[in-house]
Amino acid sequence: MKRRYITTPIYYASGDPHLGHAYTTVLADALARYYRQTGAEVRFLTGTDEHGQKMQETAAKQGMTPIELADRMVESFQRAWKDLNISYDRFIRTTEPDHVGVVTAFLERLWANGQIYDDMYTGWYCIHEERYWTEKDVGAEHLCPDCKRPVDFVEEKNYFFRMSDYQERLIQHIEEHPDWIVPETRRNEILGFLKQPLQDLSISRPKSRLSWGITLPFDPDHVCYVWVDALINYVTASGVLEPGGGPDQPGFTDPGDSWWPANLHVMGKDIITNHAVYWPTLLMAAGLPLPDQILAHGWWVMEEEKMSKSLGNVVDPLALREDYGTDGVRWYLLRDMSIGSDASYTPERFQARYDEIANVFGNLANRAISMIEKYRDGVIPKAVGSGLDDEIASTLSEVAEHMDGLRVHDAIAAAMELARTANGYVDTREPWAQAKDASRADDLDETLASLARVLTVLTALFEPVTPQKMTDLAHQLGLGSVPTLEQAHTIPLAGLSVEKGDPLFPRPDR
RNA sequence: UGCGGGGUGGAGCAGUCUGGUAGCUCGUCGGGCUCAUAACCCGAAGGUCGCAGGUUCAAAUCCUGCCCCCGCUACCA
Repeated sequence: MKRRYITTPIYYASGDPHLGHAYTTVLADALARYYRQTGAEVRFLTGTDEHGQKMQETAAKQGMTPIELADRMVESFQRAWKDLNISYDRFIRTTEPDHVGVVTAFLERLWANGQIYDDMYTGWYCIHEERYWTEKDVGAEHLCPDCKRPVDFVEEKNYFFRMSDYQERLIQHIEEHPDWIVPETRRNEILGFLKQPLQDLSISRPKSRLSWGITLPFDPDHVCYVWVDALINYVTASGVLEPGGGPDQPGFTDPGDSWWPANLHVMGKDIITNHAVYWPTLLMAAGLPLPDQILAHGWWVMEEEKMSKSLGNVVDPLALREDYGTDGVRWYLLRDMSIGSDASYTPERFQARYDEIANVFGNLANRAISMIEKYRDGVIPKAVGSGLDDEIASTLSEVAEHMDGLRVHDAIAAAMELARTANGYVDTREPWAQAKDASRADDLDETLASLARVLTVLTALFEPVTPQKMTDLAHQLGLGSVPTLEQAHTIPLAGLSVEKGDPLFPRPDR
Protein backbone atom coordinates (compact mmCIF):
# COMPACT_ATOMS: atom_id res chain seq x y z
CA MET A 1 0.00 0.00 0.00
CA LYS A 2 1.13 3.50 -0.76
CA ARG A 3 2.38 5.33 2.33
CA ARG A 4 2.23 9.00 3.09
CA TYR A 5 4.06 10.79 5.87
CA ILE A 6 2.91 14.39 6.27
CA THR A 7 3.88 16.91 8.94
CA THR A 8 3.03 20.29 10.36
CA PRO A 9 5.74 22.27 12.11
CA ILE A 10 5.88 21.67 15.81
CA TYR A 11 4.51 24.81 17.37
CA TYR A 12 6.42 26.84 19.88
CA ALA A 13 4.81 26.20 23.23
CA SER A 14 5.24 29.64 24.76
CA GLY A 15 1.77 30.81 23.74
CA ASP A 16 -1.69 29.59 22.87
CA PRO A 17 -2.58 28.47 19.34
CA HIS A 18 -3.78 31.21 17.00
CA LEU A 19 -5.20 31.44 13.52
CA GLY A 20 -1.83 30.88 11.86
CA HIS A 21 -1.31 27.61 13.70
CA ALA A 22 -4.86 26.59 12.98
CA TYR A 23 -4.54 27.24 9.26
CA THR A 24 -1.33 25.24 8.84
CA THR A 25 -2.81 22.38 10.78
CA VAL A 26 -6.16 22.37 9.00
CA LEU A 27 -4.37 22.47 5.66
CA ALA A 28 -2.19 19.52 6.58
CA ASP A 29 -5.23 17.72 7.93
CA ALA A 30 -7.13 18.16 4.68
CA LEU A 31 -4.19 16.72 2.76
CA ALA A 32 -3.84 13.83 5.18
CA ARG A 33 -7.52 13.07 4.87
CA TYR A 34 -7.30 13.26 1.10
CA TYR A 35 -4.41 10.81 1.05
CA ARG A 36 -6.44 8.42 3.18
CA GLN A 37 -9.32 8.87 0.75
CA THR A 38 -7.08 7.70 -2.05
CA GLY A 39 -6.30 4.55 -0.10
CA ALA A 40 -2.85 5.45 1.21
CA GLU A 41 -1.58 4.50 4.64
CA VAL A 42 -0.99 7.85 6.29
CA ARG A 43 1.12 9.13 9.15
CA PHE A 44 0.16 12.68 10.07
CA LEU A 45 2.46 14.34 12.58
CA THR A 46 2.10 17.49 14.64
CA GLY A 47 3.36 18.56 18.06
CA THR A 48 5.06 21.19 20.16
CA ASP A 49 8.52 22.72 20.33
CA GLU A 50 9.26 23.14 24.00
CA HIS A 51 12.88 24.16 24.48
CA GLY A 52 14.66 27.47 24.13
CA GLN A 53 15.10 30.84 25.64
CA LYS A 54 11.60 32.15 25.16
CA MET A 55 10.11 29.13 26.92
CA GLN A 56 12.48 29.71 29.79
CA GLU A 57 11.59 33.39 30.00
CA THR A 58 7.84 33.01 29.59
CA ALA A 59 7.70 30.30 32.21
CA ALA A 60 9.72 32.42 34.63
CA LYS A 61 7.42 35.39 34.10
CA GLN A 62 4.43 33.23 34.93
CA GLY A 63 6.11 31.70 37.95
CA MET A 64 6.32 28.25 36.43
CA THR A 65 8.99 25.86 35.35
CA PRO A 66 9.40 25.47 31.58
CA ILE A 67 7.98 21.98 31.61
CA GLU A 68 4.93 23.14 33.55
CA LEU A 69 4.33 25.79 30.94
CA ALA A 70 4.83 23.24 28.17
CA ASP A 71 2.40 20.82 29.76
CA ARG A 72 -0.21 23.53 29.92
CA MET A 73 0.34 24.59 26.32
CA VAL A 74 0.25 21.02 25.07
CA GLU A 75 -3.18 20.75 26.61
CA SER A 76 -4.19 23.96 24.91
CA PHE A 77 -2.95 22.84 21.50
CA GLN A 78 -4.47 19.41 21.78
CA ARG A 79 -7.81 20.88 22.75
CA ALA A 80 -7.65 23.22 19.77
CA TRP A 81 -6.88 20.37 17.40
CA LYS A 82 -9.67 18.30 18.84
CA ASP A 83 -12.06 21.19 18.39
CA LEU A 84 -10.94 21.59 14.78
CA ASN A 85 -11.27 17.86 14.15
CA ILE A 86 -7.60 17.37 13.28
CA SER A 87 -6.84 13.74 12.48
CA TYR A 88 -3.20 13.62 13.51
CA ASP A 89 -1.69 10.20 14.16
CA ARG A 90 1.11 11.37 16.39
CA PHE A 91 1.61 14.40 18.63
CA ILE A 92 5.29 14.82 19.39
CA ARG A 93 6.86 16.89 22.14
CA THR A 94 10.51 17.86 21.98
CA THR A 95 10.83 17.12 25.68
CA GLU A 96 9.96 13.45 25.15
CA PRO A 97 12.82 11.14 26.16
CA ASP A 98 12.67 9.49 22.72
CA HIS A 99 13.19 12.79 20.96
CA VAL A 100 15.98 13.86 23.28
CA GLY A 101 17.64 10.53 22.54
CA VAL A 102 17.27 10.92 18.79
CA VAL A 103 18.61 14.49 18.81
CA THR A 104 21.56 13.29 20.84
CA ALA A 105 22.23 10.45 18.42
CA PHE A 106 21.84 12.78 15.45
CA LEU A 107 24.35 15.25 16.89
CA GLU A 108 26.77 12.47 17.81
CA ARG A 109 26.70 11.26 14.29
CA LEU A 110 27.46 14.72 12.90
CA TRP A 111 30.18 15.20 15.52
CA ALA A 112 31.75 11.85 14.68
CA ASN A 113 31.75 12.70 10.99
CA GLY A 114 33.46 16.02 11.56
CA GLN A 115 30.40 18.03 10.57
CA ILE A 116 30.53 20.09 13.73
CA TYR A 117 33.36 22.27 15.02
CA ASP A 118 33.69 24.83 17.76
CA ASP A 119 34.61 28.45 17.31
CA MET A 120 34.01 31.82 18.89
CA TYR A 121 30.69 33.37 18.01
CA THR A 122 30.77 37.11 17.78
CA GLY A 123 27.86 39.44 17.54
CA TRP A 124 26.08 42.46 18.87
CA TYR A 125 23.96 41.76 21.89
CA CYS A 126 21.06 43.88 23.04
CA ILE A 127 20.60 43.39 26.76
CA HIS A 128 17.10 44.82 26.69
CA GLU A 129 15.81 42.61 23.88
CA GLU A 130 18.01 39.76 25.08
CA ARG A 131 19.05 38.80 21.59
CA TYR A 132 21.91 39.04 19.14
CA TRP A 133 22.01 41.14 16.00
CA THR A 134 24.27 40.93 13.01
CA GLU A 135 26.68 43.66 11.97
CA LYS A 136 24.22 44.65 9.26
CA ASP A 137 21.30 44.84 11.69
CA VAL A 138 22.90 47.28 14.09
CA GLY A 139 24.43 49.49 11.42
CA ALA A 140 27.26 51.92 11.88
CA GLU A 141 25.64 53.44 14.95
CA HIS A 142 25.55 50.05 16.71
CA LEU A 143 21.97 50.48 17.85
CA CYS A 144 19.39 47.77 18.39
CA PRO A 145 17.00 47.81 15.42
CA ASP A 146 14.06 47.08 17.71
CA CYS A 147 14.55 49.24 20.77
CA LYS A 148 17.19 51.67 19.44
CA ARG A 149 19.41 51.18 22.48
CA PRO A 150 23.18 50.74 22.10
CA VAL A 151 24.27 47.12 21.73
CA ASP A 152 27.33 45.38 23.16
CA PHE A 153 29.92 43.47 21.19
CA VAL A 154 30.32 40.04 22.75
CA GLU A 155 31.88 36.75 21.88
CA GLU A 156 31.35 33.27 23.23
CA LYS A 157 32.17 29.70 22.38
CA ASN A 158 29.70 28.12 19.99
CA TYR A 159 29.49 24.92 18.01
CA PHE A 160 28.91 25.27 14.31
CA PHE A 161 27.49 22.92 11.73
CA ARG A 162 29.36 22.94 8.41
CA MET A 163 26.27 24.02 6.50
CA SER A 164 28.33 25.83 3.90
CA ASP A 165 29.75 22.51 2.70
CA TYR A 166 26.32 21.56 1.40
CA GLN A 167 25.41 24.70 -0.48
CA GLU A 168 26.18 23.34 -3.94
CA ARG A 169 24.45 20.03 -3.29
CA LEU A 170 21.38 21.84 -2.06
CA ILE A 171 21.21 24.14 -5.06
CA GLN A 172 21.59 21.16 -7.34
CA HIS A 173 18.82 19.31 -5.54
CA ILE A 174 16.41 22.23 -5.84
CA GLU A 175 17.22 22.70 -9.50
CA GLU A 176 16.78 19.03 -10.29
CA HIS A 177 13.49 18.82 -8.38
CA PRO A 178 11.29 21.71 -9.54
CA ASP A 179 8.43 20.70 -7.25
CA TRP A 180 10.53 20.23 -4.15
CA ILE A 181 9.53 23.64 -2.81
CA VAL A 182 5.93 24.65 -3.45
CA PRO A 183 4.79 27.20 -4.50
CA GLU A 184 7.28 28.32 -7.10
CA THR A 185 7.61 31.81 -5.71
CA ARG A 186 9.06 30.41 -2.50
CA ARG A 187 11.38 28.20 -4.48
CA ASN A 188 12.68 31.26 -6.29
CA GLU A 189 13.27 32.98 -2.99
CA ILE A 190 15.33 30.11 -1.69
CA LEU A 191 17.33 29.87 -4.88
CA GLY A 192 17.95 33.59 -4.67
CA PHE A 193 18.98 33.24 -1.08
CA LEU A 194 21.43 30.50 -2.02
CA LYS A 195 23.19 32.71 -4.54
CA GLN A 196 24.97 34.27 -1.61
CA PRO A 197 27.59 32.24 0.21
CA LEU A 198 26.00 30.12 2.89
CA GLN A 199 27.50 30.50 6.32
CA ASP A 200 27.90 27.76 8.85
CA LEU A 201 25.09 27.42 11.35
CA SER A 202 25.56 27.98 15.04
CA ILE A 203 23.89 25.01 16.71
CA SER A 204 24.68 25.55 20.35
CA ARG A 205 24.02 27.92 23.21
CA PRO A 206 26.12 28.06 26.36
CA LYS A 207 24.22 26.83 29.39
CA SER A 208 25.37 29.88 31.29
CA ARG A 209 22.90 31.80 29.14
CA LEU A 210 20.32 29.17 28.33
CA SER A 211 19.86 25.95 30.21
CA TRP A 212 16.46 24.83 28.89
CA GLY A 213 17.46 22.58 26.03
CA ILE A 214 19.04 19.33 24.98
CA THR A 215 22.62 18.98 26.22
CA LEU A 216 25.20 18.49 23.50
CA PRO A 217 26.59 14.95 23.77
CA PHE A 218 30.12 16.22 23.25
CA ASP A 219 30.00 19.23 25.58
CA PRO A 220 27.89 19.22 28.75
CA ASP A 221 28.18 23.01 29.05
CA HIS A 222 26.12 23.67 25.92
CA VAL A 223 22.60 22.96 24.77
CA CYS A 224 21.37 22.42 21.24
CA TYR A 225 20.00 25.40 19.30
CA VAL A 226 16.22 25.01 19.36
CA TRP A 227 15.73 25.01 15.62
CA VAL A 228 18.04 22.03 15.18
CA ASP A 229 16.29 20.34 18.07
CA ALA A 230 12.90 21.14 16.55
CA LEU A 231 13.56 20.07 12.98
CA ILE A 232 14.81 16.67 14.07
CA ASN A 233 11.31 15.91 15.41
CA TYR A 234 10.35 14.82 11.91
CA VAL A 235 13.01 12.14 12.08
CA THR A 236 12.17 11.13 15.63
CA ALA A 237 8.55 10.47 14.74
CA SER A 238 9.54 8.52 11.64
CA GLY A 239 11.39 5.87 13.59
CA VAL A 240 14.36 5.98 11.24
CA LEU A 241 16.81 6.76 14.01
CA GLU A 242 17.02 4.79 17.22
CA PRO A 243 17.54 6.81 20.39
CA GLY A 244 20.74 5.93 22.17
CA GLY A 245 22.81 5.56 19.07
CA GLY A 246 26.27 7.02 19.13
CA PRO A 247 29.51 7.16 17.15
CA ASP A 248 30.15 3.45 17.62
CA GLN A 249 26.54 2.49 17.02
CA PRO A 250 25.11 5.21 14.86
CA GLY A 251 21.60 4.00 15.54
CA PHE A 252 20.18 4.55 12.09
CA THR A 253 17.76 1.97 10.85
CA ASP A 254 17.05 1.29 7.21
CA PRO A 255 14.88 4.14 5.91
CA GLY A 256 12.85 1.52 4.09
CA ASP A 257 11.57 0.17 7.40
CA SER A 258 10.55 3.54 8.78
CA TRP A 259 8.34 6.42 7.68
CA TRP A 260 11.38 8.39 6.57
CA PRO A 261 11.67 10.28 4.30
CA ALA A 262 8.63 12.46 4.88
CA ASN A 263 6.51 13.00 1.82
CA LEU A 264 5.47 16.51 2.77
CA HIS A 265 6.36 19.19 5.30
CA VAL A 266 3.63 21.85 5.55
CA MET A 267 4.47 25.25 7.05
CA GLY A 268 3.99 29.00 6.88
CA LYS A 269 6.26 31.04 4.66
CA ASP A 270 8.02 32.54 7.67
CA ILE A 271 9.91 29.34 8.38
CA ILE A 272 10.70 28.26 4.84
CA THR A 273 14.44 28.94 5.20
CA ASN A 274 14.67 26.67 8.20
CA HIS A 275 12.95 23.89 6.30
CA ALA A 276 14.45 24.41 2.87
CA VAL A 277 18.03 25.18 3.90
CA TYR A 278 18.92 24.17 7.45
CA TRP A 279 16.91 20.99 7.42
CA PRO A 280 18.05 19.43 4.12
CA THR A 281 21.69 20.24 4.82
CA LEU A 282 21.44 18.67 8.26
CA LEU A 283 19.92 15.58 6.67
CA MET A 284 22.65 15.45 4.05
CA ALA A 285 25.25 15.61 6.78
CA ALA A 286 23.51 12.83 8.66
CA GLY A 287 23.29 10.67 5.56
CA LEU A 288 19.52 10.64 5.47
CA PRO A 289 17.34 11.17 2.39
CA LEU A 290 15.57 14.49 1.99
CA PRO A 291 11.80 14.94 2.29
CA ASP A 292 9.90 14.74 -1.00
CA GLN A 293 8.24 18.12 -0.81
CA ILE A 294 7.99 21.29 1.21
CA LEU A 295 4.81 23.36 1.09
CA ALA A 296 4.96 26.94 2.35
CA HIS A 297 1.65 28.76 2.54
CA GLY A 298 0.98 32.46 3.00
CA TRP A 299 -0.29 34.36 5.99
CA TRP A 300 -3.66 35.49 7.12
CA VAL A 301 -3.57 39.22 7.37
CA MET A 302 -6.04 41.53 8.99
CA GLU A 303 -6.24 45.23 8.35
CA GLU A 304 -2.81 45.04 6.78
CA GLU A 305 -1.19 43.86 9.95
CA LYS A 306 0.15 40.41 10.40
CA MET A 307 -1.84 38.43 12.86
CA SER A 308 0.52 37.81 15.66
CA LYS A 309 0.37 37.85 19.37
CA SER A 310 2.56 40.89 19.65
CA LEU A 311 0.21 42.99 17.55
CA GLY A 312 -2.70 42.04 19.72
CA ASN A 313 -5.22 41.57 16.93
CA VAL A 314 -5.49 37.83 17.07
CA VAL A 315 -8.66 36.29 15.83
CA ASP A 316 -9.38 33.22 17.84
CA PRO A 317 -10.25 30.60 15.22
CA LEU A 318 -12.33 28.78 17.78
CA ALA A 319 -14.50 31.84 18.34
CA LEU A 320 -15.81 31.57 14.79
CA ARG A 321 -16.90 28.02 15.52
CA GLU A 322 -19.61 29.24 17.86
CA ASP A 323 -21.65 30.69 15.04
CA TYR A 324 -20.53 28.66 12.06
CA GLY A 325 -19.31 25.37 13.42
CA THR A 326 -15.97 23.65 13.08
CA ASP A 327 -16.52 22.72 9.47
CA GLY A 328 -17.59 26.24 8.61
CA VAL A 329 -14.24 27.49 9.88
CA ARG A 330 -12.29 24.75 8.11
CA TRP A 331 -14.13 25.48 4.89
CA TYR A 332 -13.41 29.19 5.08
CA LEU A 333 -9.72 28.76 5.83
CA LEU A 334 -9.14 26.33 2.99
CA ARG A 335 -11.44 28.01 0.49
CA ASP A 336 -10.32 31.58 0.88
CA MET A 337 -6.55 31.26 0.88
CA SER A 338 -4.84 30.66 -2.39
CA ILE A 339 -1.76 28.77 -1.23
CA GLY A 340 1.23 30.89 -1.97
CA SER A 341 -0.22 34.30 -1.44
CA ASP A 342 -1.49 35.95 1.69
CA ALA A 343 -5.20 36.14 2.40
CA SER A 344 -7.06 38.75 4.36
CA TYR A 345 -9.61 37.90 6.92
CA THR A 346 -12.68 40.02 7.30
CA PRO A 347 -16.00 39.01 8.81
CA GLU A 348 -17.63 39.93 5.50
CA ARG A 349 -15.42 37.57 3.52
CA PHE A 350 -15.98 34.84 6.05
CA GLN A 351 -19.71 35.22 5.72
CA ALA A 352 -19.60 35.34 1.93
CA ARG A 353 -17.66 32.09 1.85
CA TYR A 354 -19.92 30.46 4.37
CA ASP A 355 -22.95 31.51 2.34
CA GLU A 356 -21.39 29.84 -0.66
CA ILE A 357 -21.22 26.41 0.92
CA ALA A 358 -24.58 26.84 2.67
CA ASN A 359 -26.45 28.00 -0.43
CA VAL A 360 -24.78 26.04 -3.18
CA PHE A 361 -23.97 22.77 -1.45
CA GLY A 362 -26.05 22.66 1.73
CA ASN A 363 -29.17 23.69 -0.07
CA LEU A 364 -28.50 21.24 -2.90
CA ALA A 365 -28.36 18.38 -0.42
CA ASN A 366 -31.45 19.62 1.31
CA ARG A 367 -33.57 20.00 -1.83
CA ALA A 368 -32.42 16.72 -3.38
CA ILE A 369 -33.07 14.61 -0.32
CA SER A 370 -36.34 16.38 0.23
CA MET A 371 -37.48 15.47 -3.28
CA ILE A 372 -36.47 11.85 -2.86
CA GLU A 373 -38.59 11.74 0.26
CA LYS A 374 -41.49 13.54 -1.32
CA TYR A 375 -41.58 11.82 -4.71
CA ARG A 376 -40.14 8.36 -4.01
CA ASP A 377 -41.01 7.73 -0.37
CA GLY A 378 -37.43 8.31 0.67
CA VAL A 379 -35.93 5.51 -1.41
CA ILE A 380 -33.23 6.30 -3.94
CA PRO A 381 -34.48 5.07 -7.32
CA LYS A 382 -32.49 2.99 -9.78
CA ALA A 383 -30.48 5.06 -12.21
CA VAL A 384 -31.88 4.72 -15.72
CA GLY A 385 -29.65 7.13 -17.57
CA SER A 386 -26.19 8.63 -17.48
CA GLY A 387 -27.35 11.73 -15.62
CA LEU A 388 -24.36 13.79 -14.55
CA ASP A 389 -21.84 10.96 -14.86
CA ASP A 390 -19.64 12.86 -17.31
CA GLU A 391 -19.50 15.90 -15.09
CA ILE A 392 -18.70 13.69 -12.11
CA ALA A 393 -15.86 11.97 -13.93
CA SER A 394 -14.27 15.19 -15.07
CA THR A 395 -14.64 16.73 -11.61
CA LEU A 396 -12.95 13.75 -9.99
CA SER A 397 -9.93 13.96 -12.27
CA GLU A 398 -9.76 17.72 -11.93
CA VAL A 399 -9.85 17.57 -8.14
CA ALA A 400 -7.19 14.86 -8.08
CA GLU A 401 -4.95 16.92 -10.31
CA HIS A 402 -5.26 19.95 -8.06
CA MET A 403 -4.81 18.02 -4.83
CA ASP A 404 -1.75 16.24 -6.14
CA GLY A 405 -0.37 19.65 -7.10
CA LEU A 406 -1.11 20.86 -3.55
CA ARG A 407 -3.59 23.43 -4.83
CA VAL A 408 -6.23 22.69 -2.24
CA HIS A 409 -8.20 25.85 -2.91
CA ASP A 410 -8.47 24.99 -6.60
CA ALA A 411 -9.53 21.44 -5.78
CA ILE A 412 -12.29 22.74 -3.54
CA ALA A 413 -13.43 25.20 -6.17
CA ALA A 414 -13.63 22.40 -8.73
CA ALA A 415 -15.70 20.27 -6.37
CA MET A 416 -18.01 23.18 -5.64
CA GLU A 417 -18.46 23.64 -9.36
CA LEU A 418 -20.03 20.18 -9.48
CA ALA A 419 -22.57 21.29 -6.89
CA ARG A 420 -23.33 24.37 -8.99
CA THR A 421 -23.80 22.18 -12.04
CA ALA A 422 -26.17 19.95 -10.09
CA ASN A 423 -28.25 22.96 -9.04
CA GLY A 424 -28.55 23.92 -12.70
CA TYR A 425 -29.46 20.33 -13.52
CA VAL A 426 -32.36 20.44 -11.08
CA ASP A 427 -33.78 23.51 -12.77
CA THR A 428 -33.35 22.05 -16.24
CA ARG A 429 -34.96 18.72 -15.32
CA GLU A 430 -37.80 20.26 -13.30
CA PRO A 431 -38.43 17.18 -11.16
CA TRP A 432 -41.52 18.84 -9.63
CA ALA A 433 -43.05 18.80 -13.12
CA GLN A 434 -41.83 15.25 -13.81
CA ALA A 435 -43.50 14.16 -10.58
CA LYS A 436 -46.89 15.39 -11.75
CA ASP A 437 -46.80 13.26 -14.90
CA ALA A 438 -46.90 9.50 -14.31
CA SER A 439 -45.61 8.83 -17.83
CA ARG A 440 -42.33 10.53 -16.92
CA ALA A 441 -41.52 8.27 -13.99
CA ASP A 442 -38.28 7.11 -15.61
CA ASP A 443 -37.18 10.69 -16.15
CA LEU A 444 -37.83 11.48 -12.52
CA ASP A 445 -35.90 8.39 -11.45
CA GLU A 446 -32.95 9.50 -13.51
CA THR A 447 -33.07 12.98 -12.05
CA LEU A 448 -33.25 11.82 -8.48
CA ALA A 449 -30.71 9.01 -8.90
CA SER A 450 -28.29 11.46 -10.50
CA LEU A 451 -28.64 13.88 -7.64
CA ALA A 452 -28.06 11.12 -5.11
CA ARG A 453 -24.94 10.13 -7.03
CA VAL A 454 -23.61 13.67 -7.13
CA LEU A 455 -24.18 14.07 -3.41
CA THR A 456 -22.40 10.79 -2.73
CA VAL A 457 -19.40 11.91 -4.77
CA LEU A 458 -19.45 15.27 -3.03
CA THR A 459 -19.29 13.63 0.39
CA ALA A 460 -16.01 12.03 -0.65
CA LEU A 461 -14.68 15.17 -2.29
CA PHE A 462 -15.48 17.42 0.67
CA GLU A 463 -14.61 15.00 3.43
CA PRO A 464 -11.05 16.34 3.74
CA VAL A 465 -12.43 19.85 4.23
CA THR A 466 -15.65 19.35 6.19
CA PRO A 467 -15.34 15.84 7.61
CA GLN A 468 -18.13 15.94 10.17
CA LYS A 469 -20.67 17.47 7.83
CA MET A 470 -19.88 14.90 5.16
CA THR A 471 -20.39 12.10 7.62
CA ASP A 472 -23.76 13.65 8.47
CA LEU A 473 -24.65 13.85 4.79
CA ALA A 474 -23.59 10.25 4.17
CA HIS A 475 -25.96 9.20 6.93
CA GLN A 476 -28.76 11.27 5.43
CA LEU A 477 -28.18 9.43 2.17
CA GLY A 478 -28.50 6.08 3.90
CA LEU A 479 -24.78 5.32 3.70
CA GLY A 480 -22.97 4.02 6.76
CA SER A 481 -20.01 6.32 6.21
CA VAL A 482 -18.36 8.57 3.67
CA PRO A 483 -17.19 6.39 0.78
CA THR A 484 -13.67 6.56 -0.60
CA LEU A 485 -13.12 8.44 -3.82
CA GLU A 486 -12.87 5.11 -5.57
CA GLN A 487 -16.20 3.88 -4.22
CA ALA A 488 -18.08 7.16 -4.49
CA HIS A 489 -19.03 6.90 -8.13
CA THR A 490 -19.64 3.14 -8.21
CA ILE A 491 -21.12 2.19 -4.86
CA PRO A 492 -24.77 1.06 -5.37
CA LEU A 493 -27.28 3.64 -4.19
CA ALA A 494 -30.58 2.34 -5.51
CA GLY A 495 -32.82 1.17 -2.69
CA LEU A 496 -31.10 3.15 0.05
CA SER A 497 -33.45 4.99 2.36
CA VAL A 498 -32.63 8.63 2.74
CA GLU A 499 -33.54 10.65 5.76
CA LYS A 500 -33.49 14.39 5.69
CA GLY A 501 -31.80 15.87 8.72
CA ASP A 502 -31.07 19.38 9.86
CA PRO A 503 -29.57 21.66 7.23
CA LEU A 504 -25.87 20.83 6.85
CA PHE A 505 -24.70 24.41 6.93
CA PRO A 506 -27.41 26.40 8.65
CA ARG A 507 -27.27 30.15 8.26
CA PRO A 508 -26.98 31.72 11.67
CA ASP A 509 -29.62 34.24 12.63
CA ARG A 510 -28.71 37.66 11.44
C1' U B 1 21.29 47.55 -3.22
C1' G B 2 20.35 42.53 -5.23
C1' C B 3 16.75 38.68 -6.34
C1' G B 4 11.57 37.29 -6.84
C1' G B 5 6.14 38.15 -7.26
C1' G B 6 2.29 41.45 -8.55
C1' G B 7 -0.77 46.01 -10.61
C1' U B 8 -7.36 43.08 -15.14
C1' G B 9 -15.24 46.10 -14.30
C1' G B 10 -17.19 47.87 -6.67
C1' A B 11 -14.28 43.31 -3.97
C1' G B 12 -11.27 38.80 -4.65
C1' C B 13 -9.06 36.22 -8.67
C1' A B 14 -8.16 33.51 -13.85
C1' G B 15 -6.27 34.59 -18.59
C1' U B 16 0.02 36.43 -20.26
C1' C B 17 4.52 30.85 -21.61
C1' U B 18 1.65 28.89 -27.15
C1' G B 19 -0.78 37.31 -29.64
C1' G B 20 -6.86 37.03 -32.55
C1' U B 21 -14.17 39.27 -29.99
C1' A B 22 -11.59 40.02 -21.69
C1' G B 23 -13.48 34.87 -18.13
C1' C B 24 -14.93 33.20 -12.92
C1' U B 25 -16.93 33.91 -7.78
C1' C B 26 -19.13 37.68 -4.74
C1' G B 27 -21.85 42.33 -4.90
C1' U B 28 -25.69 45.47 -7.82
C1' C B 29 -30.12 45.51 -11.10
C1' G B 30 -34.07 42.81 -13.82
C1' G B 31 -36.62 38.24 -14.74
C1' G B 32 -37.87 32.93 -13.72
C1' C B 33 -39.00 28.71 -10.64
C1' U B 34 -41.37 26.54 -6.33
C1' C B 35 -38.14 20.76 -4.73
C1' A B 36 -35.11 23.72 -1.14
C1' U B 37 -31.56 26.90 4.21
C1' A B 38 -35.63 34.38 1.63
C1' A B 39 -32.20 29.37 -0.95
C1' C B 40 -31.88 27.87 -6.55
C1' C B 41 -31.89 29.07 -12.14
C1' C B 42 -31.56 32.73 -16.29
C1' G B 43 -30.28 37.54 -18.04
C1' A B 44 -28.22 42.68 -17.70
C1' A B 45 -25.17 46.81 -16.32
C1' G B 46 -20.12 47.69 -15.16
C1' G B 47 -13.21 47.12 -17.38
C1' U B 48 -9.42 51.98 -23.13
C1' C B 49 -6.36 44.80 -18.63
C1' G B 50 -0.64 50.55 -13.84
C1' C B 51 1.65 54.56 -17.45
C1' A B 52 4.30 55.81 -22.12
C1' G B 53 6.40 54.16 -26.49
C1' G B 54 7.53 50.02 -30.05
C1' U B 55 6.77 45.28 -33.10
C1' U B 56 2.35 43.27 -35.76
C1' C B 57 -3.11 42.84 -40.16
C1' A B 58 -4.03 42.07 -34.76
C1' A B 59 -1.22 43.11 -27.95
C1' A B 60 -3.95 42.05 -21.22
C1' U B 61 -0.64 38.65 -23.93
C1' C B 62 5.79 39.99 -27.28
C1' C B 63 9.91 44.18 -26.80
C1' U B 64 11.82 48.93 -24.32
C1' G B 65 11.45 52.61 -20.54
C1' C B 66 8.94 54.42 -16.25
C1' C B 67 5.52 54.48 -11.77
C1' C B 68 3.36 51.90 -7.63
C1' C B 69 2.59 47.58 -4.16
C1' C B 70 4.41 43.12 -1.79
C1' G B 71 7.97 39.18 -0.39
C1' C B 72 13.06 37.42 0.50
C1' U B 73 18.09 39.41 1.63
C1' A B 74 19.25 33.82 7.05
C1' C B 75 21.81 32.04 12.05
C1' C B 76 20.22 33.19 19.40
C1' A B 77 12.64 30.53 19.06
